[in-house]
Amino acid sequence: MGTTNDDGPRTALTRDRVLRAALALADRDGLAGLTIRTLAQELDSKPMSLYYYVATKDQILDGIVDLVFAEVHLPVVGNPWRQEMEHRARSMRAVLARHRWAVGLLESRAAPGPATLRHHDATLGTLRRAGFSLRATAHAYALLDSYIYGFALQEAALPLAGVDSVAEVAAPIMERFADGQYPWMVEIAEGVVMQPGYDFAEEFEHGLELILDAITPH
Amino acid sequence: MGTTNDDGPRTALTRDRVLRAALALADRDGLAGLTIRTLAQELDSKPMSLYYYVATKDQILDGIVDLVFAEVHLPVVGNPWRQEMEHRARSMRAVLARHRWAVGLLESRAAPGPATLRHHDATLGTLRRAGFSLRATAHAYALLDSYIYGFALQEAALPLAGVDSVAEVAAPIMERFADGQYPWMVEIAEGVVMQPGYDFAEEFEHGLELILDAITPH
DNA sequence: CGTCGTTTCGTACATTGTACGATACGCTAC
DNA sequence: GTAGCGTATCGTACAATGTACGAAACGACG
Repeated sequence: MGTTNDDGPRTALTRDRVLRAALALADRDGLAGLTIRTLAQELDSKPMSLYYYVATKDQILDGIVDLVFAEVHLPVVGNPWRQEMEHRARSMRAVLARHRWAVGLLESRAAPGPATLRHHDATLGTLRRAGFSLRATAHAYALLDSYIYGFALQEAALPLAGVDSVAEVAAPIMERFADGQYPWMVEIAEGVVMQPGYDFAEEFEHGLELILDAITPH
Repeated sequence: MGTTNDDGPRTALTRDRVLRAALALADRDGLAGLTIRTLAQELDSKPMSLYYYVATKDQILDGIVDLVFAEVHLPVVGNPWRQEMEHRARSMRAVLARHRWAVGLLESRAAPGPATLRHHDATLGTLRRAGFSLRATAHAYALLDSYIYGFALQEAALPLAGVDSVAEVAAPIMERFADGQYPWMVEIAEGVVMQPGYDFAEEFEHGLELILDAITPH
């Protein structure tokens, strides 16, 4: 598992293969682990060989961000907006939970790929077709995406690498607050976060429903 | 302006001075520009000298994140919750707009500083004192922070370096969609984003009001 | 003046992205 | 075959980064 690759006749290199390997590597080792050299190793190749398919590492980042967007449910323009927005939101959260490194990159890429553009277009179209005014669409989109991205950001920050409950992580931290310095944090930690069965991911649904209920076509 | 520093008797180095210089440097050159070497230059010192006050660069990041949190309005436990949450949200957004590099780091630091802890504690306390149940507090907090962070994330991604209107940036991008590939994006761009006077930052207020209206102590 | 704790720094190394140019490969034209 | 050429691969090298290690400079007190 630790070593790199077996032998076997190397499949021909491809821009697509490079990007998919980069995606897998980022998932496994994080963004910092995504290195031209290790990526080349993973592909049973050499660093400079990748540059035949990709001009710069930034293009690799652009590429894997678009791959991530491609995984998100594409809303169907014409379908009931509430159902589609719910589906899209859940899907996006799941995808971003799968690719924890992606949240910080999603919106920061200057060169959005086709899947990214398709996604935005379909989402906007769904709202418009459902009767949302132009401004209402802009408001709804900003609100929804802010919530989704922000939630994913917090979720990605949780240090939950193969941990059963949040309590395992929170407990040692909370011990340092045993003096009464941060009473409210302790209260919430003990009363909610560290309760058996608590799952931060479920918070997502609560907020999503609240937001969707508050949104109207105007 | 391009050169580094004038002469003058160098002020004594301090952990605090190092952190403040790091903060300023990150604001000026971005996270990537925050380098031990340039930071040392900025302080009229040498790279390895900084390591007397700071064990690792990660500690610098921890430090400036806490400085950022210190800039955010600290809610007053006991005050009306809605007013305090509004104030905190606006303040946080402004701070994160000032320090665009910070959004991705805020929640990802494993070692939260005192200002960070105080901030979370005061926010939770304000909700609790206003009658929010434990679970309602957790829900409200997750919802609000998700929205704020997500909004800041999108805002930070906007390539608005000294640009008057979003239109200046959006126009050239939209031209590439002149074919009918992404009709809904074009529609929104032309009908909203590129309208004179449009300011994405104002979207923040809309969403914030919606969310605060939807929140209840339960 | 000597001694010792505090503070500063010079040198060096491993790791990163990638520029540049050489090589290897697979085909077509003679 | 073999000469040539476009496609694909790679070896070497360089600049920039964080920081380990140990030496030096400094300052106060005996």
